[in-house]
Amino acid sequence: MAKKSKKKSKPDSYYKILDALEALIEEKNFSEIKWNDLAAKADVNAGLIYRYYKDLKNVLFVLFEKTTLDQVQEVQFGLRGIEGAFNKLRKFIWIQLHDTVAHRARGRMQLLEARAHKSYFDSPAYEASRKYVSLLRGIIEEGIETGEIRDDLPVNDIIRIILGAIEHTMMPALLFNLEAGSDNEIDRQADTICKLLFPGLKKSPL
Amino acid sequence: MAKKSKKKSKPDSYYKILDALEALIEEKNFSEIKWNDLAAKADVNAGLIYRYYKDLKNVLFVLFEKTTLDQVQEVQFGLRGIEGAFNKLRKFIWIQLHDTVAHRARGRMQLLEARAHKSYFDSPAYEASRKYVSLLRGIIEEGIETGEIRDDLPVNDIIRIILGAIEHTMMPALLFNLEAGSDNEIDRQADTICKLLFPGLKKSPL
Amino acid sequence: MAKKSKKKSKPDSYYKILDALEALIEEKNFSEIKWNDLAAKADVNAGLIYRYYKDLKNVLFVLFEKTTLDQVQEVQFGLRGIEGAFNKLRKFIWIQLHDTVAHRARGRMQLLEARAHKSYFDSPAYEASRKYVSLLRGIIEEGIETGEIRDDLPVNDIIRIILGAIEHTMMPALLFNLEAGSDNEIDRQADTICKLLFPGLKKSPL
Amino acid sequence: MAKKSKKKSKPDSYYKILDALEALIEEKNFSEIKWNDLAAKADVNAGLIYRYYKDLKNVLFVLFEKTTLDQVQEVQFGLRGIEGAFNKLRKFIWIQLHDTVAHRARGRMQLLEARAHKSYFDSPAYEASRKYVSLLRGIIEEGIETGEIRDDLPVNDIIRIILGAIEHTMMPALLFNLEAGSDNEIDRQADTICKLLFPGLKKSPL
DNA sequence: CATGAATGAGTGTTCATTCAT
DNA sequence: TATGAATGAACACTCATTCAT
Repeated sequence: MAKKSKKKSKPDSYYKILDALEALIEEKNFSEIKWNDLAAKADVNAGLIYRYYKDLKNVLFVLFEKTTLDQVQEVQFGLRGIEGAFNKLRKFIWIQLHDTVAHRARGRMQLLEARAHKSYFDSPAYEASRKYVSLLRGIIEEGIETGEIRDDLPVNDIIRIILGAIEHTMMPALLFNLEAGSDNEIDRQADTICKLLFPGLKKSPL
Repeated sequence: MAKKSKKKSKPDSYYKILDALEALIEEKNFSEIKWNDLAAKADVNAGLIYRYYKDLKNVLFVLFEKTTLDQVQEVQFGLRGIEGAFNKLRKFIWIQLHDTVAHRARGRMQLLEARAHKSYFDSPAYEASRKYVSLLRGIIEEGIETGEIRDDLPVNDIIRIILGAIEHTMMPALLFNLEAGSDNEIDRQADTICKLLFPGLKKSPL
Repeated sequence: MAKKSKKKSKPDSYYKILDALEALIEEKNFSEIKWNDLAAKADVNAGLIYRYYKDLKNVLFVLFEKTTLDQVQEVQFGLRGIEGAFNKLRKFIWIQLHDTVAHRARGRMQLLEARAHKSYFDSPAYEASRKYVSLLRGIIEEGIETGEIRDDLPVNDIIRIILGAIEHTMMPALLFNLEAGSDNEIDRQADTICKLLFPGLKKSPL
Repeated sequence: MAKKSKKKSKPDSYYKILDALEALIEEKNFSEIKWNDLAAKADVNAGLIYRYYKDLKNVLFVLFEKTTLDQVQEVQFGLRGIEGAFNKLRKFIWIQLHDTVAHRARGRMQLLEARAHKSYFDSPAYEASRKYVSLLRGIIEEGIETGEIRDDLPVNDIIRIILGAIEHTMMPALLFNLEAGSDNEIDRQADTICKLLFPGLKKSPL
């Protein structure tokens, strides 16, 4: 039903192309990916891609938006039922690290590819990305309000520091095709981030 | 005499090409830079670039290596006469932030361009980069030895967190051609990083 | 129906390119022929040649193979109904001489161009060439079996001598754009070859 | 004395270039040889080659002329003291086969490279080559006069057949870097040529 | 909706050639 | 006589893009 429903859903090829790009991004540099590579991987005629996407960056951003929105949902879901800013923060960090290992393409787009293109910052992909960041902002602001987190530092700075710590920790797994550190190792890395950052975040008791 | 010395130094053009790339990188994405752009900027024949560098990525890596080695020296110099791991760390962070603003090309190469290329990790540029990181490692290890810094966390993880925090803090200045935040703002950001990270790094008193 | 048959035949351009090369080879040295020359002659986009043939030598070898296989058929046809090794040999020589005049491109490829390229000897063109030589070998071996041709000389040496005699006789016509000697002259040359070689080939009566 | 004599002999470099080309021709196709290859092999500045030679073909032809004139002398010397057209012819064939093995570059130039260039036929190299052929013509004509060789065939045709037989017999050694057949094998090939050609050349007794 | 064929503008690369020293 | 540096024009090759079917 979903398939044949009136609301004309995009044809199969549209999605095959997105999937193909995701697969390719795991293999190589975006700038090395050509129309023909993508067409071949998607098992679709190269000319057809034009019907759906203006250019390759466009495919990239659409894919990026889609995966990032997925990610937002996952995180939202993961945070449910958790109380306390620091517990949420720990979960956030933990999800992000594990997630990157599970969806390398997404990570590569976020950390390595998208930023390099100016047009990214005007794309819906960037919007999605901001939505993701706002999840983190929510946690921080809540923590400040509840008095758990110190209030003498600019929230934006805090966010960048946390994200930077997370991103840089994930970097090796994205760059090298490390068969992604074991779960244990990832847990340890998440733990280290928390141990390092939480003391500085805590509102010091009067 | 210096000019006529035996050690045949590279011809002028060799360096003009490096300078030209540095200028271009500040303007645009590396992947958008073409041989002809570079040749024009360097006021040099395009074929000549080929003679010296074989391909564009090579120019990138040579430039990256050179600037990174410069940076190593600057940091080494900046750290002289400073006592205590935390004081050194604060200086390190401070230099790095200010430095990035002063040499945007260098920052863009490090954070946005180089990593995207597999061959980077086999290049001398990567070696230089490791040398830079080892400066930070030195500070951390020294601090652990003197008992200033806690010894229950993997040094590599610590390093990544610190670098990530720094990098992500610099990111906006690199991405958008912000007329680079005022000195005051940078000082504030450096301060925030320290305030956030230092408590977690300190060896807690028994 | 032939046109619309299932077996997807190569597009027209594929063959136009071959024809164009054949024409060009009659005019000039292969090493002087450029992609653009060929494209212009074939009235085809230069990039298209690349799609079908990868490089110019490849076009050369494909053309060579094709024409040589044609030649094999012509010779096989021409030899039909002829009895006796020497009669066949005479016919073989005669065909070859006349043929070279009629298809100068083919001769130039065989005698002047192909051999100069190492890769030729790994190409299907070389295989075709061997097929052609084996026609001559068949005649010789048959003659030896029937006792017409002496059996005290290595067949390979005999073949080379005969081919060499033929080739060198054709050479002037190929090198200079002689409006190819009259039929009479060619007949005379064929005759000379036979007169010179046959006595030495005959098995001497006890 | 020779070196510093008044008759200004060409400078060393002039000859080094020739030697270098000879060495290169043994290694690869002439059309693959570049100015820089030659300069490197000769251990001479590329620009210098211009002083002596107009272009690469020019070097080729000068070298060709030189080696061919050497060859003429060798053959003339080798024929001395031999009586009878057939004995001379046998010697001629024998020298030529052995010689090719000893000087592969020369053979490659004659059989594979020079002919492909139109300008060859206007060069002194071609003149030298004709001188060489005239040695063979001399033998044939002498044989006709003395009544040893039949007089009913065009001398030019005869010459081509003999040369063709010789050339084609040498071909494999030139094409493939066969460690040149043993002396025995070459002797056998020379013998085969004689056995095949001589009967047809002999004037038949009334 | 989908494709094979074709195109042309752009890009990297090569290399003979010149020139100041 | 000899060289290193530099050049420019030609050339091969790539690839996004269009179009008839």
